[in-house]
Amino acid sequence: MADDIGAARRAAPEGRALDMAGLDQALGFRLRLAQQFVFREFAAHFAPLELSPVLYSALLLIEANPGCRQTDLAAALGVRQPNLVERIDSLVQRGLVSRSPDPDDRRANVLKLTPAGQRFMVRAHAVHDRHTRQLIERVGEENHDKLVEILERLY
Amino acid sequence: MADDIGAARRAAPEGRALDMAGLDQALGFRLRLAQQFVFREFAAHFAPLELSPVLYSALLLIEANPGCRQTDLAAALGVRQPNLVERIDSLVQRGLVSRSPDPDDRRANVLKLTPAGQRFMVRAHAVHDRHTRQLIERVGEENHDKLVEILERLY
DNA sequence: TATTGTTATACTCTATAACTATA
DNA sequence: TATAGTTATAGAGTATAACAATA
Repeated sequence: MADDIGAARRAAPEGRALDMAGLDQALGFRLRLAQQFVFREFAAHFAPLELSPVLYSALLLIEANPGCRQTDLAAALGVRQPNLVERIDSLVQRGLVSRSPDPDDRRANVLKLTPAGQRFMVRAHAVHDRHTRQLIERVGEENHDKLVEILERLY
Repeated sequence: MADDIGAARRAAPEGRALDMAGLDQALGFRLRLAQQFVFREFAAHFAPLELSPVLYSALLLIEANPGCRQTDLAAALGVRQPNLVERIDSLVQRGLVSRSPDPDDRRANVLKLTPAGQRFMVRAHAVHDRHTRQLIERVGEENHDKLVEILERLY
C-alpha cells in the first residue's frame, strides 16, 4: 500500500494542483487566460502572413475605410496614436498600404490599401475565417455569439 | 445650409467614426478591449495597495496554499517560472510573503504569507470584492456568470 | 538525467511627454 | 490655441536559453 502511494506520487511529478481559491471564477483572471489562448491561436494561424492581431485589424479597417486618417484608425482600434506609427510604417514598407498627405488638411495622412495590399487581404480574410471557425468549434456557436455580445456590453 | 454643415463639422472635430467592417464582432478584438477595460478598473481599485492582477492572484493562491512551490504557483497562474521570480521578490521585500527552502527538497522554495501578509489580504479581499461588484453591476449578474463560464470553456 | 529556482535577454504592447507642421 | 503625426522613452507582460544546486 505504501509502495502504491509512492508510485502514484512518482507517476505524477508534473506538480501538484493548487487550491484555486475562487480565482478561476474571477472575470479578470479568465479574461487574461482566454486572451492568451486566442492570441496564441491567432499567431499560429497568421504566422505565414506575419500579421499580429492589431496589424490585421488595421488592414481590415483601411480596406473598409480607404482614405482614413491615422487618428481615427487608432481610436477605432483602441490603440494610442504613437503606438500606431511604426506599425503603419511596417505595412507601408511591405507594400501593403500607401500613406500620402491629405490635400484638404496637410497635417493628416490618407491611408489606403495598395493593389498588393488588396490581394494580400484575400488571403488574410481566408485565414481569419479559419481562425474564427476553430474558435466557434471550441465553444459552440451560441456561446461564441453570446460571448461577443456580453464582451461588447462590458466595454 | 452650407454654413450649418460647416458648423456641424467644427462642432464634431473629435474624429470620424470608421466602418468597423465586422471587426467589432471578432472575438479576439472584443477580448482585447474587454481585458484592457477590466485591467484598468482593477488598477484603479488596487492602486492604493500597489497590486497588479498577477501579484494579487499570487497572494491569493499562497494564502490558500501555504507552503506551495514557485513551479506550481506559476503553472496555476498561467505564468512562466522566470517571470514569477522578480514578482515574488517584490512580495518578499514588502514583507508580505516568506520564501524559505523546502527541507524535503532543497531545490524548492516554500511560500507562505507572513502575519503582515495575512493582514494585508483582508484589505485586498475587500478591494477585490468592490471591483467584482462593479463589474457585475456593469453587465448584470447573469451575464457576468455566463461570461466566466464560457471563458472557462474557451481555455 | 531531470527538476527548481535563477539570471540574462529580447520582444511585444502600452503609456506619456515633447516636438513639427499645419490648421 | 488646437490638432495630426512623429519621436523618444519607460514600463509592464511574456518568451526562451542557460546556469547552479539538488534530486
